Amino acid sequence: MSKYHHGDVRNVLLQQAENILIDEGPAGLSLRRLARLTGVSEAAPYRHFDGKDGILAAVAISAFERFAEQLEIAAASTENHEERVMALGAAYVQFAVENPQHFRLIFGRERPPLDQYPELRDAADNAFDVLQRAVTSVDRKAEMTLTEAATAYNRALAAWSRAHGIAMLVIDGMIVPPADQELSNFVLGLLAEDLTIPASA
Amino acid sequence: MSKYHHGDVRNVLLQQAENILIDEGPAGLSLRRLARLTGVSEAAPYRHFDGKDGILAAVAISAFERFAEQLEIAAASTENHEERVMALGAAYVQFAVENPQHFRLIFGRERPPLDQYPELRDAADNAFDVLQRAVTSVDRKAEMTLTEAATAYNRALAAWSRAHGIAMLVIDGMIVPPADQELSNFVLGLLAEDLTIPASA
DNA sequence: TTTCTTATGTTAACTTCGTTAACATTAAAG
DNA sequence: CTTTAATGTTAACGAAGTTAACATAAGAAA
Repeated sequence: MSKYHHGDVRNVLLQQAENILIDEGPAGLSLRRLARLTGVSEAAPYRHFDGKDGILAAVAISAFERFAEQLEIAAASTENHEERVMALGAAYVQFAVENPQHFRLIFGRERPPLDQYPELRDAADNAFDVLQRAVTSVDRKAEMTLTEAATAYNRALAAWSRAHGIAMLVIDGMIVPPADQELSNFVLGLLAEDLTIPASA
Repeated sequence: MSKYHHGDVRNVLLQQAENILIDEGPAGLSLRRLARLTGVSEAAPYRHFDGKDGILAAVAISAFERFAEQLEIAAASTENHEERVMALGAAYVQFAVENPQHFRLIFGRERPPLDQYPELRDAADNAFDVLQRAVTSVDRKAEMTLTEAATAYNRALAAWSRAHGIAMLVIDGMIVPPADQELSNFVLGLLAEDLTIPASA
């Protein structure tokens, strides 16, 4: 049995790290345990990653990529602007609910600093670009004044914030989506809610 | 110099814990360091708190209380429902921006489990009750049908989600509020934004 | 092929951490 | 005054992140 150079340690570590992250979160992801589970020495991970942050960064990058994919799919699902914003919001929340630990990783405090991991920064920027493009592109053919552009940007922020808030509150258990309803319908309802005062008292 | 029973260890520990939390977050709050900074033995904190979670719970409780206070002040600032919702949202975000570590503590994953700290649960419930009452009480004198009540609840969730999303994204640095504008104005603008399609292209 | 260099792996150590046990001292209750 | 509970101490355990020192394998250079 050859102990040295099994050849795929990096990928195995990454996959195992992903598994641990999914059912225990970044807190439960200890390098030593990861090494033991992978069947490798406790210092081996340091040959492939820049310590714990390095592993978290790698996982976060792939999480950002999958996140961006889902958003792009949603953005491409319709030509109508309003529907697109709604679909994006629903996809945003759905990703968070289906991948709560990944979502927390890419938005939370245990995410390694973006300025220390350029690839991580790129992955993050890309995801948000997808969002912003899809929300702000009401009509790509129209010329926009500066004011209109600013408004579009604000609309993107507002939409993003709403979806993000719902996602966070749902995965933190502060909002419990009704069991008798599709999650996406519930989310769509919330997204469509505006806060102007209703007609009746 | 009397080393034993200096009398106020619990409060000093709490205050010091608060200080550490503010500029390093829960991750940097180590019990041993806390004890050292407080000038007490490394096991002393265990006489006053239920381990690390106990200290975090205590800090979180006071954070929830201050949070609820701010929200109540905002809720009482106007009789108009729409203005009240806006004021609440602005206060919500302002608390998060002024106390990012506390905000993260009470909403994040390092918050001790609510079901293990009843006082923490109460503090949390109280804060959210303040929110929900202020948002849903359009007109307390009017009788509401079930449907109207459900709508009111949804409106509360929508408002809460928006404010929460803005708060999170701002303190995480994903949204950078414009420097040439009051934070509250920026937030109010975002809160008022609705996502129906604009008239012009 | 043989040698040198680099990548990859191992073991062992260092520091810090949370937590608990065993013991010491003080304050308060009886 | 005596007893007891509260509050403090030191010392230890196991786990963690990280690094240094060393070992082996793979590939380039000779």
